[in-house]
Amino acid sequence: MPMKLDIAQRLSQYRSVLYKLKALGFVRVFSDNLGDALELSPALVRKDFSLFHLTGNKRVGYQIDDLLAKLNRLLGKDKTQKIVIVGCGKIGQALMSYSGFAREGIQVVAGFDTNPAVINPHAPLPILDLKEFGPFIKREGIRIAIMAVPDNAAAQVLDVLRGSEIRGVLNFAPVPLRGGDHCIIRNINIGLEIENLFYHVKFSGKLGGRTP
Amino acid sequence: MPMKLDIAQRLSQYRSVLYKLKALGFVRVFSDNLGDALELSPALVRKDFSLFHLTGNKRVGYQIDDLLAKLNRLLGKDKTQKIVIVGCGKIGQALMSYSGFAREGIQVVAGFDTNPAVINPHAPLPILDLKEFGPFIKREGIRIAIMAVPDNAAAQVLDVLRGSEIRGVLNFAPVPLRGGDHCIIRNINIGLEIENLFYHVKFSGKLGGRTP
DNA sequence: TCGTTGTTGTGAAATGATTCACATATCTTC
DNA sequence: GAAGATATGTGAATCATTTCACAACAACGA
Ligand SMILES: NC(=O)c1ccc[n+]([C@@H]2O[C@H](COP(=O)([O-])OP(=O)(O)OC[C@H]3O[C@@H](n4cnc5c(N)ncnc54)[C@H](O)[C@@H]3O)[C@@H](O)[C@H]2O)c1
Ligand SMILES: NC(=O)c1ccc[n+]([C@@H]2O[C@H](COP(=O)([O-])OP(=O)(O)OC[C@H]3O[C@@H](n4cnc5c(N)ncnc54)[C@H](O)[C@@H]3O)[C@@H](O)[C@H]2O)c1
Repeated sequence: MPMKLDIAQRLSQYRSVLYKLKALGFVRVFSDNLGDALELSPALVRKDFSLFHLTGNKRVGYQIDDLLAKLNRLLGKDKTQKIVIVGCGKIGQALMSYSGFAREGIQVVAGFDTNPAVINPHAPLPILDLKEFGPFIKREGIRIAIMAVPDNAAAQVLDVLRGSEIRGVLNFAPVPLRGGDHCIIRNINIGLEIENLFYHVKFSGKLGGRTP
Repeated sequence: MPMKLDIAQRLSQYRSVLYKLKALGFVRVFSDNLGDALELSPALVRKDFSLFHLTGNKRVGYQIDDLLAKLNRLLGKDKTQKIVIVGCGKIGQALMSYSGFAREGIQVVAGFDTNPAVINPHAPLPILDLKEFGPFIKREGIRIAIMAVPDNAAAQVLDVLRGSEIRGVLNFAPVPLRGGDHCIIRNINIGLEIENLFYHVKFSGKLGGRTP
């Protein structure tokens, strides 16, 4: 049960599958190929594409290169996506040194922390004092931040982010935060995912028996 | 935009909010309280509850203790949830030492790896050779594993897990894996989440302009 | 050239999720 | 102990998403 994705997530998946097919030497692809690869109906693939004016040709399918170019533009993958990481502890540092981001066109520009023992502005990948957050973000034109601070600091740090030009936050603290009008928050809650796995394993497939 | 949750995830959230309310001294709660806290309509809260026979009383709402007892049972939180971690690198070790799990009633019982430099069966939290996986899982009655191995090992390691009593896997490798009949897989793909944030920030709120 | 085949693009239909709305039950007050 | 106020529980209505189904069209083979 591969967890229902929304349309934006599906676009990313199409992109990822298309790269694999391309690496395999494919030049064109049909909606069923993509459907098979992602366990979606071909009709949904076509509907998604049509919503974003990603067109193919009847009988001949979609040109992979063309589709990728359009998807990359749509997803902002045509330029490097710059982010910062706030909270450079265990998770934060793992992310700062994660090589997988580069492959995805994501560049971690800096880390931020309040602990002087961690701050190191002259490292190749600098860790700066959170005090410098606002001006830095503005100067560098950053819009997205990852937040990996302790649970009890999360709300307060979020206020700092919301007071800056940041428009999207990926939050690792297991506390439900609210972004307000102009700041989107996405929460990663690993404990909750595990809880959820237990639940789904318990009711393998079918929903809890209803008693009328 | 707090990312649409499914019903199982909402149950976890109700639970979490109920604990907070209880800590604040509340004894009863109304569907609107929960709705407000989680940005859901009160009607949805009641529908969810009714689907699982979580009942309250008209005019008087729901008894928090009662609700929590039932939710805990439903979510398997009435006993410790044991898991193992396969792949004890940066992410794996961060998770192994994460204190937040204990607070959620989740216990990491062991780690598994193939690198002899990492294996350490006598540590307080042992890291075992992956070869011992099947028997260990069976002996300990584990059903859920976190997988944090390199991308190119993921498929192969998943085969090991699928050949065991494991029924649910939380996968950190950014490769779409398929669990088959009796093994549920949930993927955490941080790069994809970031990509997604960029997308949503780009189209703040409204969907891409359709041209008829 | 012309039929045959196979795939897109998209309205219409089906399914699924959420909200509405209200009958029904419980508390509170007089 | 009746009247009023308030919340639940749920069938019906609404809204969103997905699938169906097919006309339109491009490629291919004869
Ligand atoms: N470690 C895990 O495996 C794990 C798993 C799931 C969730 N989480 C969550 O991720 C978050 C971070 O976890 P961690 O294990 O990396 O914690 P950590 O304690 O290792 O690191 C937290 C970092 O944040 C910094 N910090 C503290 N207050 C700050 C502030 N006000 N502003 C900026 N930085 C501040 C600290 O100096 C530290 O460097 C926590 O909310 C935790 O619950 C962690
Ligand atoms: N580090 C991050 O911040 C980060 C972020 C997002 C996703 N990920 C993903 O998480 C996964 C793990 O990342 P990491 O940074 O912890 O990697 P890592 O290289 O630090 O750790 C991987 C561990 O897996 C072990 N391993 C290798 N092959 C194995 C096998 N066949 N069986 C069992 N164990 C094996 C290695 O010995 C190592 O200990 C990767 O797929 C990565 O793409 C990591």
